[in-house]
Amino acid sequence: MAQAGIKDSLRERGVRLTRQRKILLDLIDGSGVHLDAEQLYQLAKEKDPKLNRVTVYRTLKLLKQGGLVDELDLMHYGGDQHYYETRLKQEHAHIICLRCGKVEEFFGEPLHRLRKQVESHFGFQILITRTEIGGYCSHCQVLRARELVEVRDGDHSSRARKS
Amino acid sequence: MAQAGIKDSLRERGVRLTRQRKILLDLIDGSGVHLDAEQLYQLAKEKDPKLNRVTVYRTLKLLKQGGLVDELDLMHYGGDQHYYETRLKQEHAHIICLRCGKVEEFFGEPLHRLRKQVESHFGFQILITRTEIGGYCSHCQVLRARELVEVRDGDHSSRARKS
DNA sequence: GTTAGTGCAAACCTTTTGCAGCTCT
DNA sequence: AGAGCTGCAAAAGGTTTGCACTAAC
Repeated sequence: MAQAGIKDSLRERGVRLTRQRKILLDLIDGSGVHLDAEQLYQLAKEKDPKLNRVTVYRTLKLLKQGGLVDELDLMHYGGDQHYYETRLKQEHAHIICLRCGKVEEFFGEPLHRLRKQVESHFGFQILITRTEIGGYCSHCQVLRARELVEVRDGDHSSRARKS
Repeated sequence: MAQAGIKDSLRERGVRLTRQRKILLDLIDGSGVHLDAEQLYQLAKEKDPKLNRVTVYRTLKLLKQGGLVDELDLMHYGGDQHYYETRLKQEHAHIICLRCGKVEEFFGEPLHRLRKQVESHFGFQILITRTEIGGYCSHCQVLRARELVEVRDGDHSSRARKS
């Protein structure tokens, strides 16, 4: 079940909790991962085959506008779609490996500092923040280096090792 | 004219400096603002009416992959397109007013700290970072507050003030 | 019973691709 | 000369909209 938080928040505003919305809410904050609209649609269809893709988009828009979910790009790894996560946790940055797609989350004081400095320096009222960092995770750095060598030497290096 | 930097960098890699690319490069790092593909296309067409939108996209992709320009979303203010800027300056965050669309840039040590902590904490090799902050600028906070009052009271308040 | 919400089809916007012809180097 | 680049047309991907029907409150 979804945390009461989001549902209550919607109810308070007079938003109707339809069967479709309940399914989607449970998926969004039930799954630990970052889902995009299409994945959400596919999962929701398993629970209600009639549920339409458009309803997914409309629900996401509703939640986004209500400040209940955050929209991520994850550096467009995998396409130009958006990914979603509930706004339960503390502010955090997303670290995306551009080779394997793994996403890490970083919580820490640099983010608080940044927020405070922007508020005080510009007199800015912050509503949303998004920090995304793309690169290679510790595992992929090694593999990436190997790939570059193979490209430089053509296909020879991999064959050479066999002989 | 565009800074020699980008053109040289392309030449070194054996990329051809065509008439179209020169026009686009000059626009991208000539204008101080963040342009999207369509704006870039419109400006480029003034200099060469035959230049095609597709060439704009292909050039942007080339520059992006070469690490010469960075792609921004600016919190999707104004649509789902991307905005571009040359990677000349130091790393910085973009602060977008969601009411008037003004974009500010923030340079400061929280960003360096964040970078260092992510590198050391995850052993991550950072290639790109993007920090976007959305909210209301000091000017729009006031106007926004006024708008909310008007919505709450219906159209009355604005008329009431006249009497 | 009302009014908000849904499904369906169709449109929309941004970006990519296939291919024939052109142009930098 | 020849690979690389462009323009054109067409398609693709992701998301939104109009409208009649349905269901939550």
